[in-house]
Amino acid sequence: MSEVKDISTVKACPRQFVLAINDTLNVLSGKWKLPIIASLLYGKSRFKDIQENIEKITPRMLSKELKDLEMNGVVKRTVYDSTPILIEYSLTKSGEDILKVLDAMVDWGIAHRTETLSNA
Amino acid sequence: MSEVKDISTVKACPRQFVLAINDTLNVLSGKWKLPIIASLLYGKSRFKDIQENIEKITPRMLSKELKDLEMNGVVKRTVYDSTPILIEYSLTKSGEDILKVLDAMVDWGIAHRTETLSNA
DNA sequence: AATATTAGTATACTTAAGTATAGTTGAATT
DNA sequence: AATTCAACTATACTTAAGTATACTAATATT
Repeated sequence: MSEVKDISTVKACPRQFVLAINDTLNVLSGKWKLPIIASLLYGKSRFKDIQENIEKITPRMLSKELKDLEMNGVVKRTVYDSTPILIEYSLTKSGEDILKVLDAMVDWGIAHRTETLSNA
Repeated sequence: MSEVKDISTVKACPRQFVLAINDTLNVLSGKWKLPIIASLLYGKSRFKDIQENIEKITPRMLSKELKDLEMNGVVKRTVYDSTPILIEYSLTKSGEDILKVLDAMVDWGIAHRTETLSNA
């Protein structure tokens, strides 16, 4: 059932992988990042739209998280120089690709619930 | 490039999926959960082993996180009634399966670094 | 001229997450 | 009998994450 893995296998998981996982977790963890990404998955939108979309988020948090996600290359902020000035947020390519990770999480989460219920 | 998705698609991502994702995030987020899972991926081990494996973790944190992971059905705690008493921690089936999620995270993280570097 | 709207910022505060350090229990070793 | 080891627990503390509430700047509307 459980076997001890070869030490070479252990060493075969290098820094690079650890960094990659941490990057991913960084983009997903916290109370608001997922709701924001989810909101943007369904199209570009403006500050006010997202805020209305996500009940209870304060403008401070939304602002902070959007900046964070922008810095991490997940969200793009576009300023339209129209009158009135218009600002749109959207996901970058990377931002959209994170759906694959979310899919894996959904799969695990559902399987896990099934698994733990069957052991209860 | 960006298209507005049909509202039916939005509604097609139900509570169940959201719960599943949250379950998964719960098991992965925080400073120590990943190191602990990683440590257990390479075989059963005892409190002291894990503690030595993960530099700088305090017994308080290790204890707390192990309890957490056990409650969430990711880690199993086995007491061997030998003298001296021996306690072993190991991953459950679900715990091992989380590797699939980690793989997806590695993939995204690496692709994301490539992506953002190419845009820099 | 007063009010509303968008896209936020500022300040003060509370709660949650993590750290530091010491102590406990029970058996084993010297 | 005193010391050591494993597997923790207890108490107090610091830092990070999130909340509450009010405010601002630029334009538009009534």
